Amino acid sequence: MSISTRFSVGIHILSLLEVNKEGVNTSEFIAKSVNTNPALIRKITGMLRNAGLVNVRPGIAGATLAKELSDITLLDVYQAVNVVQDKELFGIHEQPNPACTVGRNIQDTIGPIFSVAELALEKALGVVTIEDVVKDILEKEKFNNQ
Amino acid sequence: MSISTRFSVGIHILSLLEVNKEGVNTSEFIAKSVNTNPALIRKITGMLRNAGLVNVRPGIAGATLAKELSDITLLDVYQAVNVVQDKELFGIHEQPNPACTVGRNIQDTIGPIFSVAELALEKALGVVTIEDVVKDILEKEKFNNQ
DNA sequence: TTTACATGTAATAATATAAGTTACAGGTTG
DNA sequence: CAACCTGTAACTTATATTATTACATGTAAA
Repeated sequence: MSISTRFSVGIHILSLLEVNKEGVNTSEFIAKSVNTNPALIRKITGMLRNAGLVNVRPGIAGATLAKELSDITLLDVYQAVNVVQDKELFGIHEQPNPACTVGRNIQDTIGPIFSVAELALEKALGVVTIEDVVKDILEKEKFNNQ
Repeated sequence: MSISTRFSVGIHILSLLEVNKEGVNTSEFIAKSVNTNPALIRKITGMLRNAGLVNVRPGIAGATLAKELSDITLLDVYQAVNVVQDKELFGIHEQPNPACTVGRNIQDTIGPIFSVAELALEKALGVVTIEDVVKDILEKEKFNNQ
């Protein structure tokens, strides 16, 4: 199964806040860009707020970026939207047979291996910023308009 | 959400085939070690067979390894059990608004980024073999018996 | 202070996948 | 043919995601 689209939506939201920073980015406006409904946007925006990535408050229309674009990595977003609990990207079958050599050791053996792989993934996400994403979007846009 | 336990079960199966290579590894026997039911084991074993990792045939009791332990990486297992379709570890929201600068470019922008992260994950899985896993299991076992 | 409008959040339903289970067809061996 | 195993389909249960609706709460302007 794939990792939740909350992650890509979160990236979309942050990018939009920058690209449309002159406008008022209400959950309804963002929802139209993402093509989903406002309640889901508010939920994800709330997660981004809890992670300190955006400013958004009850009653006040629109969300804004809370950090510099270059200070927000995709890893920040990934962790903010709780796509994966820490150290739980890979599911490990529960309760293997303790009466079996493999059964009683497999979890302790593959756990650390999975952690290494997970960290490799996170590292790759950590070197890309929303600034990089926005630049690429604007570059593609320029190319399309030629 | 986590990646399916089919992956960890696949690793368990292959490790067990080595550790219990003197015995006959029927789906029922393996199921007891994994602590699940034989039908699921046969399903996963079938996937490992399709990937050329084990020998198993209708009517003949027991599965055996089809390759050297050191020639089977966790990436081979990962791909064999189809935990993730190629290039689809990360879900990307469908149909963002083409009338929006972000909406019409976001997919093409984050797709390649996600691929890089996915490859980093796969690379980490590719450097660990079932031989490494089995050695670690046996080492832990020795330590526990001291 | 009342009205208009936005966010926060709960509740629900629809959908998808995983995992457990049962059943049985088909292959193999003695 | 009998016993046993694998392959596989069908069904159930459990869980997570996503979409949707509804409404309480907060803010600001008239």
